[in-house]
Amino acid sequence: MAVAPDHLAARAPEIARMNVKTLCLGILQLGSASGYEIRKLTQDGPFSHFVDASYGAIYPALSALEAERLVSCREERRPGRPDRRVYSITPLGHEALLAALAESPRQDVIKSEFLFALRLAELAAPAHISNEIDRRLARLEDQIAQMEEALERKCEPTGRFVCGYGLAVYRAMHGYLAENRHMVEAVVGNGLAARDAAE
Amino acid sequence: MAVAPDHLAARAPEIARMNVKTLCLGILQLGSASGYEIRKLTQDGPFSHFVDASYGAIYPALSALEAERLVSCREERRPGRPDRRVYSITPLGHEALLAALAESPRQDVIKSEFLFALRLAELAAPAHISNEIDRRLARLEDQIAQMEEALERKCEPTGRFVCGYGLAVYRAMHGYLAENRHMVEAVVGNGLAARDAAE
DNA sequence: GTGAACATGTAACAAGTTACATGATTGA
DNA sequence: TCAATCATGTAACTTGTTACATGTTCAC
Repeated sequence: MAVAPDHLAARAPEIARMNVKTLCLGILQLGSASGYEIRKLTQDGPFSHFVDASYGAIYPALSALEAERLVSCREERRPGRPDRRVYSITPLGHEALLAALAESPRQDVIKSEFLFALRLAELAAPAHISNEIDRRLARLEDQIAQMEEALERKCEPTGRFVCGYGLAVYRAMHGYLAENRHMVEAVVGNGLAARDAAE
Repeated sequence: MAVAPDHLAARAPEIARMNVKTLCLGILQLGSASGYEIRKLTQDGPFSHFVDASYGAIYPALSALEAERLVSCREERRPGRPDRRVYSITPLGHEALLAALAESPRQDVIKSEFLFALRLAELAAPAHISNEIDRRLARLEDQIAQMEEALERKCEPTGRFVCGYGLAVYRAMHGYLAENRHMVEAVVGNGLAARDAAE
């Protein structure tokens, strides 16, 4: 097996898999940010509908990326506000991101405890399911409003595209849920009743 | 703090969190199954759009559930086929499932490397993004066809409900992607071009 | 006879969560 | 003064993944 010369090895930085590190790299590619900001972008912001990361994952990821020279960090000391560490992607980080993006994306991961609970709605207490559906609809309305707002501000085409995608999906969920909730609400408690009757 | 008497402790089995164990319990509640079948249901079947579990998670989970008496197992020896272990939920398992379902569902987890890649489409090689979009559309068409088929067979209302939900979401994704793909395809490579020009 | 589907399992490892620990500033 | 928001970080723990290991039967 041939060993790459040093100058080539330098051009091929460690390939980051599609994990929190790659996620940070991708967000930093769009602009410098602190760990706190990255978390907010993935939690409530225009990335929240397709990524997921907690502080406990983001901060160590940023430290590791800095150690690998894929990002650089400047300490910002602002009077009247807590200090913060603002990270920027480096040319090496850019290369690593390109390498990660060149791989075919894996299947989406979706885990919905909510749908799982609805599938087993027969086992639920009467008020529980309706309550949860109400909460979910309210939450979807919030998310839809946020997305619409973000869409008005954004001008980069890919940013608009992914927001539009999220909006389309959220609207479909909301519409279906509002129109068909009676299907699950009609059977709530049946499973319990059957068991109680059998006793 | 009061300690529950033994007969009450027996009625309150270990509360399974919303993880692979609870997932197995929920599926077994709908009918006995082997580990292999559970995996197929969550991979391609009518659960695939809201749960996620691999063999390496399912088999240990079933063993643990059996040790806790939340499921029972019967070994099936069928001539002309590999043996298999068919699990059934026990009354104790039923209680544990109820306890797990009584908790409020957490937020859905969604991770889409695909959307992440589209958000950064400017960095992609020209053919790459269009290829991936084509593949995704084809996959969505498969999933839509499967859901439609499942919907025709199913008669339990909650089963129909969750399939219908998946269908609504998949159709929204397909529609949006087909109509708006030009937004990302228009900018593919811009990021690279800019960088190359700067060199 | 070869690849796909059926079928179960283990172990080393990777990854991320949760809870903890800390502290500043702003606005009610 | 109290809650919320800004801000960073650690460590023990839980969880699940990946790859390995094995063997059968069916259809082409």
